[in-house]
Amino acid sequence: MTLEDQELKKVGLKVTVPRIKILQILESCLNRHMTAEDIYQALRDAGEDVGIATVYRVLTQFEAAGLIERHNFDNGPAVYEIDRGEHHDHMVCTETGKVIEFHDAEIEKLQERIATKNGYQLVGHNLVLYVKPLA
Amino acid sequence: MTLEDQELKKVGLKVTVPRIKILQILESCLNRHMTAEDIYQALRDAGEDVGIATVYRVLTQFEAAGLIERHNFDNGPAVYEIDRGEHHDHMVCTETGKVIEFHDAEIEKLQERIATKNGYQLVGHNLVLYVKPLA
DNA sequence: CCCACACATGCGAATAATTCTAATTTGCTT
DNA sequence: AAGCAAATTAGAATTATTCGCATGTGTGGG
Repeated sequence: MTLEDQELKKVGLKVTVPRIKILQILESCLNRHMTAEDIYQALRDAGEDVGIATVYRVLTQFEAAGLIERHNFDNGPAVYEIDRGEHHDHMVCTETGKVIEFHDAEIEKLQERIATKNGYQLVGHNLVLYVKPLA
Repeated sequence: MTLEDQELKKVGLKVTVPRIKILQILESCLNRHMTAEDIYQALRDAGEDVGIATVYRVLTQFEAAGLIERHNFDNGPAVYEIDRGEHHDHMVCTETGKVIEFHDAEIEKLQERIATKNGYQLVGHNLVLYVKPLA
């Protein structure tokens, strides 16, 4: 009964090889913000025989369970990362593709205020800054 | 020599029927935030014989020329709108799908500051608030 | 500890959005 | 009006993701 097994049980998902392996890959953090394809390749490199459809299905379930977050940067494929409970937004370098995480309480507060001012309740947001190195 | 003709000339694009029609549809503003498919249908409804590939190509050129903006809400298809020079962000109602535009100078300023603090220059951003009606 | 059965998986086909190809047509310069 | 580069077309190709279905497998109840 590993830690991954427990995490899966906790959210009501059966403990299966694909789920354990995918969770391990995401936790190993080699590369935060992996695409479904990245994960599929990592599985194949590790000698696991998992179909790409299963990768997508499992990622969707993990997201629904709150274990991971899915992000869509620009128009590329979706990327996934472990949800450590610390909310943050992203900055993407247009030259190197590097992704930097940041959090700004002020911006969060302003978003709430804007929603309220318009008669709505904020349920989520998506903020990505596109940047390039200075000079 | 219509207004659309002049706009196209100004950005260095040949004046062709598809380009004029697409620009007119976007300007007519029936529905801001149209998808490529919406525009394609509007053209067909108007009896114009324009291919979907041309719609995509023209939209890409218009975006490069700064005539329009492209946005990606969540994981749906891209939407396009005329760029009237007034920058704004979007709020999408998760229940009705309604899109509300807003602008907040404070948030814009904070974004610049965050990029700078990390050694980058802000070149663009994508901010979408997902909201639902208050109770 | 075993069994049934609901749930998972893998494969390949299907879909959706978008881009490419290659042959034809069209706008603009002279 | 003629010529050439640029634009258009339909359809094929790509990319990202989901679906259908036959087969395989964890897990709770006995």
